[in-house]
Amino acid sequence: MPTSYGQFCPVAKAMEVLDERWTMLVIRELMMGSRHFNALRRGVPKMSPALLSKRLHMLVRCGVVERHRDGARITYHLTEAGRELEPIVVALGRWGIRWIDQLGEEDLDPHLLCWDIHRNIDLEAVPDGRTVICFRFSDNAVAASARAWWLVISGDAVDVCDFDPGHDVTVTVDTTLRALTQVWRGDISWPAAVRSGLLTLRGETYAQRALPRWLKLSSLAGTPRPVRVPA
Amino acid sequence: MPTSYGQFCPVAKAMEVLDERWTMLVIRELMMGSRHFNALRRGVPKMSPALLSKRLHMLVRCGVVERHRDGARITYHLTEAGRELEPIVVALGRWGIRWIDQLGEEDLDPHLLCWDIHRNIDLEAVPDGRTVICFRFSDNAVAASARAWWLVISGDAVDVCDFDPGHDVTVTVDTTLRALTQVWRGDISWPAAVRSGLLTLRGETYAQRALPRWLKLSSLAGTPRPVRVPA
DNA sequence: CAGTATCCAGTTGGATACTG
DNA sequence: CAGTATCCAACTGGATACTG
Repeated sequence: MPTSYGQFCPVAKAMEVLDERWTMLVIRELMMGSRHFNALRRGVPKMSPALLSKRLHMLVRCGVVERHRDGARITYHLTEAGRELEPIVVALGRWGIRWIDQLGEEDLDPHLLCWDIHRNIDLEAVPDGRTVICFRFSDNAVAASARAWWLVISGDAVDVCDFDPGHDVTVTVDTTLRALTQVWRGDISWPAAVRSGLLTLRGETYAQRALPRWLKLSSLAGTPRPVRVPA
Repeated sequence: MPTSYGQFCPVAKAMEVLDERWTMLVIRELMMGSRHFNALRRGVPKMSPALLSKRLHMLVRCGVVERHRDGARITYHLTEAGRELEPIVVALGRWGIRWIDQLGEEDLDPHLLCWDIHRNIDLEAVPDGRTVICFRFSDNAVAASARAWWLVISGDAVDVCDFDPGHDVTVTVDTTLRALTQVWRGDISWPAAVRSGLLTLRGETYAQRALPRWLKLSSLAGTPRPVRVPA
């Protein structure tokens, strides 16, 4: 159990449960619908499995998460208390996107970005048959093996690959990891990124036009940003 | 600067700033109106001054707090970004009071409780002249020196004393630290506490009747609690 | 798949004392 | 008043390997 603040204040009691490192991100993943240990890991890849396990158990003890055995598999769910954290997590995200707008190099992660993008493809908008989108990152900082990613969309399935799956590519996006991350977050609009050359498209003309409608961006991308009064 | 989660997710970026131990409580105190270092300390007495100083500087670097020199004195204020955390802090408090209803012995603190109560006296409701309220805690766990507290209300000033200020006492509340804390938090209603004998009043009859209107309770006391379905 | 086990380096933060 | 300085014990959490 986390260390007490020695205060009866409800904010303090809440933060005892919620302010340990990683905890809020685990809750976020549960809200995104991850149910299994390794599914959760994908959302917090930099967290060690031992620590994830520890946090899950803590959250169970604190009444935020329930652990069930579903046949051989083990599943995690938010309790009612956990579900009531949703508006708080959303508000934290909104606050974060409004006020923490400087991303460091260490915040950029091609794997996480492609995973997020793949979860938010608008399947209604993508044509039938197979569509392959390829992202190419020109950043030197990105490991050579993580410079190209493929999204393979067919029917209602979307797969992410960090290797060439061998299919014809419908459209290729040449960009930097930072630029695509900023577009995903809504820090830069898609047209602005294309106009300024941060993002270049190649491939089928119809696909170049339709691509912005296939990718739905982060649910927080539309958050209004603070109006900065020039000094 | 706090350690990065290595994620561009806005929730992660927000939590980098906010999830360090004590941070949210410092922000809460700033929202309550504390402006000076030692005023802040009163709200987080179990935090060492070194750590409070460190957190304040971190919050300044992260754009949540501004530090001003006001003549000889130094003041801290929330920035616009900091003020936008208010709904989050309130929501955390609401969540905390709904779901973390078990208070440990270590959460009870007579000093903090009397300080909170003194900040929330309804001066309009208290008669003119001097009114003295005495709280007496019968708990063995409470240090002998912290078993009796006096609130001295005169005009628009309220003073808290942990020693007998020597005035005639208008009304005395005999209770336990836990019971008064629960009443303050709204876990138990005042009438219920009196009825069950958790709280006994002595002194002027008018004052016994009026006391619940003099003390305003925590702003979260009215939070609706989850309906627990009996198992 | 769903974790545990172990180890250890590094950090955190509590206690205490001190300063301009 | 508004902090710094110092010390150190304890804990945290990262890395890695392993298990039923």
